[in-house]
Amino acid sequence: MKIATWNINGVRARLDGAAAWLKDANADILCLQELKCEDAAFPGEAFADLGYNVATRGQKGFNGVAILSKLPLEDVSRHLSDDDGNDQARFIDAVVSVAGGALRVASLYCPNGNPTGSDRFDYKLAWMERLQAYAAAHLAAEEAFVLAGDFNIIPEPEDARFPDNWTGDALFQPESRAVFRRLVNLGLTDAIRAVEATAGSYTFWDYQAGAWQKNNGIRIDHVLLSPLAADRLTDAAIDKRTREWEKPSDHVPVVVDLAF
DNA sequence: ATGGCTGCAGGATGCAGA
Repeated sequence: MKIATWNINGVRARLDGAAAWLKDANADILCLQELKCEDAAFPGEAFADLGYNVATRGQKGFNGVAILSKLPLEDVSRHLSDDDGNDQARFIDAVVSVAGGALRVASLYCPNGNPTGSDRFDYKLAWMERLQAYAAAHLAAEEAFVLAGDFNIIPEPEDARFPDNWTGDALFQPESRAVFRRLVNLGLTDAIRAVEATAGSYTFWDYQAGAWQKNNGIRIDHVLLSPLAADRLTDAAIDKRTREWEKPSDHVPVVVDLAF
């Protein structure tokens, strides 16, 4: 089973590219972030025509997450724990049936948090704490699950081409790195780090200042696996090809293969 | 380069992104 995550930076602006990528990659499940549209404006029919079931949590103008799946999506939830229902559209999860049981898949768009020291930064850390509680609860239930998305955190210096450029940024603050570390240390597996030497492996290159041409990238899109999911991990890769496409997203897909 | 693009809302520029 091939599961991918992709911050597409506007699903309507990127529809052709998303469809082309799905046909080529033949992903079973694709978690999308930064839809930048309300649910009613989500181009669901285009994905249905490609054979995907669709679950979305949209928001006008920015944020927005979705799960596309060839398998039926069950038990869809659009809110993190303690979410009052009026929160930003950054979380959706669902369950699919797999051989021997069920697999929960969450599509996450963690807050950016800039500028450091602002309310936005506090919100970022608080949101990550809620995500940690979510992960802990599902670990306690011994579920097989996948946290896939744009975490907006550079975990280690090797996850940036020029780490010194990011020392003042919310994505690379000690507090941001620490909350990510605590999440992983609950017992999750960073799929990319598990299968390759991650130095030089990036998932985001800014549109500005020729960042792509200079390979001035960062690794901020991650797939974290619970132990029962990690047991099934056979491959993980970053698909840099899309960054060369016409009108690309500034993020590229991350893909994992699980032997279900 | 002190954010140098990009998408979106709205109908000009401002906001958000990372």
